[in-house]
Amino acid sequence: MADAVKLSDVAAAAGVHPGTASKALNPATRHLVSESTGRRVLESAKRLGYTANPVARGLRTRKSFIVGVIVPDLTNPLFPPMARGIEEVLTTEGYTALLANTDADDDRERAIFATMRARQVDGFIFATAHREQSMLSEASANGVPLVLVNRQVDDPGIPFVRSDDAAGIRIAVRHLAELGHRRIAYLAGPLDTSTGWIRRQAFEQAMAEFSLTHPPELFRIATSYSVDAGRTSARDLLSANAPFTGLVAGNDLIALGAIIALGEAGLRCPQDVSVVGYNDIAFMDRITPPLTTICIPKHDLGVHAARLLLERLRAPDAPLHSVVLPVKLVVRGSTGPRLS
Amino acid sequence: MADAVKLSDVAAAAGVHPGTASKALNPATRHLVSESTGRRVLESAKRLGYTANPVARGLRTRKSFIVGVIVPDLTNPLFPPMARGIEEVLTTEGYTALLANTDADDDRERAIFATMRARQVDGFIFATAHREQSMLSEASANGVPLVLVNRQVDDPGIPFVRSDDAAGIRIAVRHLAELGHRRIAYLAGPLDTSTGWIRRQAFEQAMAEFSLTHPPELFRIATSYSVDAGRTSARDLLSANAPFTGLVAGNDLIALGAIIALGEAGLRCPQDVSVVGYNDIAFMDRITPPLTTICIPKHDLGVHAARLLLERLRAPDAPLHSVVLPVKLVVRGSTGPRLS
DNA sequence: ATGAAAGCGCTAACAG
DNA sequence: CTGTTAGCGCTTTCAT
Repeated sequence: MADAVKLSDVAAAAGVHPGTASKALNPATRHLVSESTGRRVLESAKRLGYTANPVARGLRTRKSFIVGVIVPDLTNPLFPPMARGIEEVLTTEGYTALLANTDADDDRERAIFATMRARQVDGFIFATAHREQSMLSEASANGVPLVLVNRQVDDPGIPFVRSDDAAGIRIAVRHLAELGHRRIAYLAGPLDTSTGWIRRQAFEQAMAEFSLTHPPELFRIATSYSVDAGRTSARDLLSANAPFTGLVAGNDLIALGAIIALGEAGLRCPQDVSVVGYNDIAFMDRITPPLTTICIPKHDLGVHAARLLLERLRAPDAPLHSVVLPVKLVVRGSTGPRLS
Repeated sequence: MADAVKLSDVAAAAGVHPGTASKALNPATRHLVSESTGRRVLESAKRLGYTANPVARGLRTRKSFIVGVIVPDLTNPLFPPMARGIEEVLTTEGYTALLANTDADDDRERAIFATMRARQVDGFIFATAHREQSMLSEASANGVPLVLVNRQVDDPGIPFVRSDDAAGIRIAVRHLAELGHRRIAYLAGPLDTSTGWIRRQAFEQAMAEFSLTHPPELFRIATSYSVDAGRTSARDLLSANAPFTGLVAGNDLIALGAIIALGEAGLRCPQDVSVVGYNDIAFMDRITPPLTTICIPKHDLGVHAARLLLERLRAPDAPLHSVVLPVKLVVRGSTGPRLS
C-alpha cells in the first residue's frame, strides 16, 4: 500500500536538498528556486511518480484541504444534487468533501462536527436545517470557516446560500389563488428548522397579501420532512373537518404524504384538493398526480456554497456576503381550478 | 480554530512524559503504565478536553481511520441507502467515510482513487459498476484493502457484497411468464458494468428455463443506467415493430424510461406491456403505474460491505469471503396478465 | 513502570 | 538561490 516515493527521494534524484525540492514543487514558492533546478525537480518528481503526502503536509501547515459537508440525510433526494454541486467546485480547487449525515439529530451533529474538527478539516458547509445555532455561532466566532446552504440563522456573522423561500411560498399561494382557491391549508415542516419557520411566515404573509384568511384549523406542523410525517399531519388536518380546496406543503415529501392521506380519505387531487409542494425533487414529475411544486436550484445552491466557503478560506477577513437564489413555480397535475 | 490542547499538555498536567501519556491514553498499551498514572493521565485528558490529533497520529502510524467510498452517482437513489449503511457501521467503529462520485467515468475513478490513496485512506469500498478491473486487481495485489458493493469482478482476490442478480432476474421473468407473457423484451444496462452483464446472462438463462424464446429484436442495451437512456433504448426497441407484451429492464431508471417511451408510443402499461424494474429505489411505488420490481437490500448491502472491509483491515491475512444477499419480487401496478 | 530520543514526511525560518 | 535546521503532534523503540 506504501507509496514509497517521498520528497527526499525526489530531492535525491534531482540532486538537491529536500527543502529545495519542496520549494520547487510548490507553485507558490517556485520563484524561490532557479529556473533550472525547478525544472529538474519537477521532472524527477514526475518520473518517480511522486505525490505529496497530504497528511504530513497538513501536520506542518495545519491545512487539510478537506471540507466537512454536513447534511441531515442523503436519502432525501433534496441533498444529493446539492452535495454534487459542492463536490464539483471543491474538487476542481483541490479540496475534498467529507460528507456526513446527522439524521437531523443535534447530538449527532455535534459529534460529527467535533470529529471533523479533530480531523483538521479546513471549513464546513452545513445543510442541516436546525435553527439552533449556539454551536455554529461559537465555532464561527472561534474562527472556524463555515457557510450554510438552504438555511439561514440569525447570527449575521454566518454566511448562507439559500433559495428565496418567501418568494417561493408566495408564488405557490398566488398560483392557488389564481385557480380560485380561497380556503388553503398549510402543512408546515418542523418549526425548529429555518426553512420550516421561514416558509410558515411567508405563507401567512402571502395569504394576507391575497386577502385570504388562514384559520388555525387549516394549519398543521409535520414532525419531520418526510412522507410519513406529511401523511400523519394531513390525516390530522382532515380529521378537523374544516373544508379546504388548496394545500401548500413545507416540502415535496410532505406534499406526497398529503396526497396519500387525501386519497385514503376518498378525496381526489386535484379535483377535490389542489396540492403544491416545495423543492421539486427527483421523480415528482412522475408520481400520481404529477406534483406542482416550487423548483429550487439545488445544484447551484451547492456550487455557490462551496464558492463562498473557498473565498472565506482564502481571505478569512474579507467581508462576508450571502447569496439568495431565485426559485420558480412548476405547474403540473396536482393543482387545478377550484371546482367546489 | 486551534484545539490548543495537545498530548504534551496532558502529560504536563499529569506530571508525566508525553510518551507515557500516549501509552496511558491508548487502550491497547494501557497495561504498560501503572494503574495510578494511567488514571491520572486519563483524568487530566478529560479535564483539559483533550482530543488526539488524527493527522499527527496518522503520520506516525500510517493509518487514517478513513475509508474511501466510491459510487458512480449519489443522485441515483440506489446509492444513498447503501452509503448510509456503510457510514453507519464505519462510524460506530471509529472510522469515517470519504464519499466521492465518479459519474461512471473511468478517468475520474482513477483520479479519485489516487487522491484518496495519497490521503492515506485505510481502505476502499467501490460501488461503481465497471467491469474493468485492472486498477482494482493491481491495487488489491499491492495490499490495498478493498471490497466491492453491488458488483463483482472476475478476480477472486477481491471480495464483494452483492444481491443475487441471477435469482432476481429469474423471478422477474417467472412473474411475467406466470402472467402469460411469452414475448418478453429485455432492456439491459451497459454491458461494461458487472450488473449489466450478469443480469443479461441471467435473463437469457431464465428465458430458456421457462422455455421462452428471446429473439435479438427484443433485446436492447441502454447506454447508461438512467431514465433518458432507458427511454431512448425503448424507443429503439419499439421502432423494430417486433411485438412483445412483457419487458424486463436492467434497473428501475431504465424501466421508468421505458414506461415513458411506451406512453409516447400510445401503449399502455400494463394493459399493452407489463414492465418490471430492478432495485426498487425510492418513489417507484408512487409513479404511474406503480412499478413492479425486484427489491434489493440496499442498506444491508452497505452494512455488509463495511463489515467486510473492517474485517480485512483488522486481519489483512484472514481468508476472504464474499456475501450474496437475497432479493425479492415486489408486485405493483406495472405488470398484469397478458391481454393480447 | 517511566523517560529519553528518534522519526513519520513535510514546510518554513534562517543561514550561508 | 540553496542548504541547514527545527518542528508540526504523535507513537514507539530503547534504555533506565
